This record gives sequence, C-alpha cells and structure tokens, in this order.
Amino acid sequence: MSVSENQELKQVLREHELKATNQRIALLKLLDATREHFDAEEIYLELLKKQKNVSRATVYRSLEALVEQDLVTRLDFGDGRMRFERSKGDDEHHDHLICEECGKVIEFFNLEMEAQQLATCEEHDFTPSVHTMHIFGTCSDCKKNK
Amino acid sequence: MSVSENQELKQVLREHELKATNQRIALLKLLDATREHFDAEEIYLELLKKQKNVSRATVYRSLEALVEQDLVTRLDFGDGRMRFERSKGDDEHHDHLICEECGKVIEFFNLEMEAQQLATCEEHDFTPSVHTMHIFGTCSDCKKNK
DNA sequence: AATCTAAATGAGACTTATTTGCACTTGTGT
DNA sequence: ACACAAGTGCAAATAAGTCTCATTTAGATT
Repeated sequence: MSVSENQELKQVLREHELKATNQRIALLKLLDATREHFDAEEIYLELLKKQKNVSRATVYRSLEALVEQDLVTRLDFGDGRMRFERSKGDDEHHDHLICEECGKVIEFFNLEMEAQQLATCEEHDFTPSVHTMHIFGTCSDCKKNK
Repeated sequence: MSVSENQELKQVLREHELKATNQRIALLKLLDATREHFDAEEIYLELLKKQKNVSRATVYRSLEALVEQDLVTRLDFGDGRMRFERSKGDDEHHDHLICEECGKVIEFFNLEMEAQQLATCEEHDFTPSVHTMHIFGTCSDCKKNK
C-alpha cells in the first residue's frame, strides 16, 4: 500500500510538471500522514529521522514549488516562521483559531463568513485568490487551567 | 500646532506608563501623519531622514512597547515582516484586501463577518483577543492593466 | 535648580528563518 | 543506455528581529 501511495504521489507530481524525486515524495507523504501544521525545520528533522537524505535547502525549495502548484498551503500564524499543510480541496477549506497560551490551532469553517468575503471582494472589484482568517485568543482548555 | 501635538503625544505616552522620549514621540507622530502600513525598517529610515536620532533597536523596542499598550497595531501580511499602524478604536477596526500584483492594501470592514467570527469563537468556547483577516488577490487597477 | 535612578537608548554582535551560488546528481524523454 | 535540464547538497549569504552592555535621559526627589 505504501508502494502504491508512492506511485500515486509520483503521478501527482508529474501532473504538476515537477520531477518526482524521493525528497519530494517523502515530503508530501509526511504532510499527508500527519495533517499537521509543520514548519520547514520540523519537516527537515522529520525527514532526517526517517533516514531520508535531504538538506534544508531542498525542503525550502520543494515547499516553494509545491505551494506554487497548490499541492501544499503556506500558513502564517504570525510567529516569525511559515507553516505548511497539504492543500485541501475547496470543500475542505478552513480557517484557524490560535491559542496564545498553548499554541494550539483549532480549524473551523463558516460558510456565512466565506460568503461575506466574496461579497466584500465584489464591492471592491477585487478578485480573490486565497485568504487567511486567524483569530488569536485563549482556548477553552487554557481558560480552565486558570 | 506641532508643539501641542507633541504635548498631546507626551500625555498619551505617560498615561500608558511609558516615558515620553523624543524617539517615541517622533515614531507616533510619523504613524499619525501618514496612516500607512510601515514596517520597522521603513520607520527607522523615515526617522533618520527627519534628522531624528534613533537606532533600529529603539524602533523595535518602542514598537513592542506601543503595541503592548495598544497604541500601535501589528499587522502581518504574510511576507515575512511585520507592519505597524496607529491603533484605531474598535469602531475603526478593519481588515485587508492585499493585491498580489502591486502590493496595494485596501481596508474594509464587514459587520456580518465580525459577527460570524464571534459566533465561531463561542461555538468553540474560545475567547478572542485579536484577529486578522487577509484576502489576497488582484485589485481592480491591476486587472485593468492587463 | 541640582541630584538621583530606573527606564530608555545606541552600537553592534548575535540568532533564527530563509535564500542563494555553485558543483554535483538524478529523473525522464529519446 | 544517453543526454541534459531539473533537482540537490553544502556552505556562505541575507533578512528580520533580538540581545548585551555601556551610556544617556525622563521625570521624581530634595
């Protein structure tokens, strides 16, 4: 099954005119497996751990290429480094609640909010590509522990 | 009038338990004057231009203190550096449309969107402090020039 | 007005995240 | 199997922001 997953990822990469290198396959596999919000360094270390040979430069360059092809999404939680997650389809789009105490990130989706965003764009004759909505604050767990 | 503006800013700083130094006054005055979204380096260079003696360290430290006191707001447009603007009252809160072609930033406010944000927070028992809503895309001017 | 002291500043070294130059390697079309 | 552009690794280079420490200053105190 891991073999066929590899084949699948190779296919995906080729469809996006990217060479299907071991490094890129491993990177995508990692993001697929965990669905977490990794930063570049974490991805680098994880791949090293899995005995994959990669360099930081390759991680950064691969992420750039994958983001460009919209296979990976870049997230900015405002703490000075970028995070990445495997891109979700439109139907899986979500925004983020970010706890300032514990750093936890809660994903949410609100249809009405999305509708208002489109309405706002139309008002300004603005054609949207992507958006980010981050709400910072305190999560319920952290409120309890006080 | 500039004199009384200085006095006013001194007053504001003192009310927030911050020493009213020339550097801080000049910084606030700059942000008040332009209402632009400066980054730290731009602020530093502007102040130098105006013959004010400042160091980068002071710009960063002052901004930190002013943000803490909510006199200045930190903006993150996801391009790897922070911007700052003079804080607006709750009634002046706004979000941003950011043009990926020309970098222009359009401010907007949408009451329904704000309401949905609060609703979402309640759903998750999450207490919000601040939020950022950034919509990236192409502005009307840039669409014309194509 | 002179004095005091904690807070603030300047200069530059340092850190962290990311990018780049370049020689070497590897997918992939032929 | 071959050729070559695309991709990679390494180390050096940037970029943004932070930190240290000696010096200065705002504002309280006499």
